[in-house]
Formats: sequence, C-alpha cells, structure tokens
Amino acid sequence: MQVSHVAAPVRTQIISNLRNAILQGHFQPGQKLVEADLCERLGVSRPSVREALRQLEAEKLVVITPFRGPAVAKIGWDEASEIYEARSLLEGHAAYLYARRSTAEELAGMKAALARFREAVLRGDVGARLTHTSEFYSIILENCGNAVIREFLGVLHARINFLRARSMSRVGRAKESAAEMKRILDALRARSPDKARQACVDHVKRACEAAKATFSQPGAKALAAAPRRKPTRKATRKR
Amino acid sequence: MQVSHVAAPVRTQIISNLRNAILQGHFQPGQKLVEADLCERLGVSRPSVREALRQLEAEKLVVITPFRGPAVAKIGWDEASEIYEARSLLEGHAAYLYARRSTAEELAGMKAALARFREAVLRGDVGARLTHTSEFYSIILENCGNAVIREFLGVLHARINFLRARSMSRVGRAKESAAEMKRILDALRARSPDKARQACVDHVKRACEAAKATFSQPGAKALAAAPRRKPTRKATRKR
DNA sequence: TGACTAATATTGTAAGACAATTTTACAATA
DNA sequence: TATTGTAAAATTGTCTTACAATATTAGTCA
Repeated sequence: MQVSHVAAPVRTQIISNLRNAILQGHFQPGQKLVEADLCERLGVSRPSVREALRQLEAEKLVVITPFRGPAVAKIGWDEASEIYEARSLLEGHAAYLYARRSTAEELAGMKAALARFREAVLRGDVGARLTHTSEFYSIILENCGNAVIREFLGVLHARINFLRARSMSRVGRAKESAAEMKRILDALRARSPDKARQACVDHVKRACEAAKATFSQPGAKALAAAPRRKPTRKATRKR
Repeated sequence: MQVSHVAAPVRTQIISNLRNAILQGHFQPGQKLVEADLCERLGVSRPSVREALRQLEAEKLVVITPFRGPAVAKIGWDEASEIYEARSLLEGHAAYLYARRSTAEELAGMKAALARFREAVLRGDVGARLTHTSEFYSIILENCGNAVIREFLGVLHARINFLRARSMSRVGRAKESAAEMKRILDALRARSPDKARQACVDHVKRACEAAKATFSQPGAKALAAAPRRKPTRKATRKR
C-alpha cells in the first residue's frame, strides 16, 4: 500500500496560508497581491503561487483582473446581503436535515461548544467567539447529510468572515448570538426540523442585521473605502 | 487589428474549451486528462493548462489526485441526489424572488423559450431541449436579484448536465418537463412567489426522479463505469 | 502464476525569459 | 499651477526548459 502522508503538496500549503491570512485579516480587502512578493514571502515559485491564486479566485476570496493582477476580494453591503440571504436558506435547510439525524454525542458537543462560546463572550475573546461558533455550526454541517450544501456554506462563511468578526466583537451581539444558538440547540434536541430551520433562519437574520449596522459605523470606513480608481480619464490609449 | 476588448487571456479560452468539452460529453466521466495531451491539443503551455485545470477543479468538473493528475469528475447517484436537493432549494428560492420582479418582456421571453422547447421535443432534438430549458431558466436566474444564488445554480447545473441530457432524451420526460415549466410560468405571471417556488421545487423533484431512473438503466453503464485505461501511446519521442 | 524489480510516463515544482499591459515618473505645454 | 502627453519601470500573461517525486507499466525470476 501507499504509505502516503507525503503531506500536502506545496500548492495546498500556499492556498491554506493565503486563505488564512485573508480570513484573519492580515491582508486588507482590496489590497493588491503581487505575485513576486508572495513568491518571496512564501519561498515558492511563481507557477505555484498562480495556481493557488486561481483556486482562491474560484472561492471568491481573491479577484484577478487581467494585467492588473490579483487582489483580496472587497465586498460591499449589497453583495454581503445576497450572501446572507443564501446563507439563511442553506443553513436553515442544513438544520432541517440535521434535526432528524443528530446523535446524543453530537448534541453534547454542540452544548460544549456553546458553553465555550459563552465563556469567550465573558472573557472578551473575539477570536475564540468565532472559533466556537464555527465548532457549533460545523457539527450541524458535517452531519446534515448533504456535502454540497456544507461546502457552499463553507465558502459563504469565508466570504463574510470579516463581517462576522466585526459584529461578533460587540458584546451585545455576542450575547444575543448565544441565545439564538441555544434556540437552535433546543430545536435539535426536540428533533423538530421545522423549528430548527426557523431558529437558524432567525439567527442568520439577526447576524445579517448586526453586520449591516457595522457598514455605516466608524471603523468600517477602512473597509468600505478605496473606491477610487482613475478619476475621469478613461480610454485614450488605443495607439 | 487590435479590436480593443482583447480581454481573452489564453487561460480563459482554455477553461471555456475544456468546460464545454466536458459538458458536451466529449470526455467521459472518470477519463484522465493528461496535461501534455491537453497542451498539444490546445496548443498552449503546461502552466496555462494547469491554471485552467485548477479553476475547473474548483468548479468540481475536474478532480485532481496528487501525482495521478486530473480527471473528469465522476458522479454517483448519492452525490447527484445531494445536488438535486440543493438545486431544489436554491432554484425554488430564485423563483420566489423573481415572482415579484418579473417584467412583461421577460415573461414573453420565457414563453418564447418554452415554445422553442416544445418544438424541440417534437423535433426530437435533444441538444435544443437543453438549450431552451437553459434559456427559460436563465431569465429567472439573471433577474432574481441574487447573484450568489445564480452562480451556485450555474455550478450545480454544470455538474449534473449529463444527467439532464440523459433524462431529457426521453420524450416522456421532456413532455412532462414542458408542462412543469408551464406551471412555473403561470405562477410567475400570477406574481405568486409561493406558487412559483412550489412549481420549481416540483419540477426539480420530477427531474431528480427521472435522473435517478437513468442510473439503473442500460446505457448508464458507460457513464458509471469507465475504469478502462486508454492504451493510447502518443508520447514516445524526443528525449 | 505470482511476486519483485527496473523502466517509463506523468505530475509537482522551480527558474528563466520575453511580450503585453498597466502604472508611475517626468517633462512639456498652456 | 494644473494638465497633458510620453518615456521608464513594474507587473502580469505565457512559454520553455529542467528535474525531482511519484505512479504506472513492463519485465524478470521463482
């Protein structure tokens, strides 16, 4: 047999590195990603970097404009709104499906994740809040029985990650969030698909509203700004 | 003559070519895609081909196994079933959204597409059936107001394209399909979001059942199987 | 026949090169 | 000064070549 464990190909690591860097906000939305820079920073060749960037482009985390190169995807409220809508639909359905399939162990795991989340709220640890929210949700997604939906949601979560971080950093929203998660868990315990869906939809709706609020608040400017392209002069170069 | 809009990077064309070739069944599911072959056939370099393959991998049309290379994605019934489930959810919601936004022109366009579809059914033109079904649906998707949902559905349609072609090739299913599309159109004309959603969900459900039938029928074997290695021997020169 | 080893094919990754294009810097002009 | 046009620099798109790592095939031997 194949001993495997050859570890991930370089390209895979590049993808992980860049994705994490983007999700953790080490790159600002809209920031240009110069290929040569990435090569040097990661110590890999340009073809490898380019292949990785294609993949991230497909995930919508990176936008590549011909001859202008790749940049971290920038998201406006209109697009974020669409994402929340799709998320609501898919996440609600995942919970609907999962309500009939949950096991005691899994529910215990969700309870534990929720407890850790509450703890993080009290502790004021924003990063941990996101981590434990993800733990909570991933139990639903991993076991809902539909990998297609799970993967779509993974992509959507990544795209609005920075919004989640922003709204989750407010204690009020975090506490609300905990209550909503509790309702989801209760519906799952009751094995009620419809209630689980509704609880999820409600949760996403609240999260959406919280995220929307951050779009018109101080501190959001850095993310929303930078719409400046060329002032007025456009095509004049046909030479 | 530089016609401005050069905007056609080689890679983009490679992606289109390969995607079309896969969707039109020029490559069998499971078939290996040897990079050197593709380079020669398309007259491009290996890095370009590899970048294109990454993108198609992200769309799930191609599966790349480390050190074994890319192959056309093969889909089993379990996975297809998940896709139909997600499609039902998203397509239903798209119709729900669109019911409130439709214009007279668009509805006329859908009517025309449906007429062309019926014609294709009578004519026995399987290719045209798919084309016009897509026309019909794309009007809904393009105007439903949610690009995220639209793009997801585009990916899902591509993944089960061959199933649609298979089930659509049966006159019985095609006629049924026309009736279901008519119901969708009627619901849209009535501007009834809930009815539109239901009509779409029903349509997808029937399509799913029809597709399932083809999985256990003669003729399906060629698609499910394909463990055959191509004894092709093309590379044997220059060293 | 079956297992083991060598030969071959293919992929993963790197490095270098060059044309196409954008971006920036700078000079010229009103 | 502000604006416009041009040249230089930077960056991307693509190709070529190269080689190590791995998988696949062929061949050998018992």
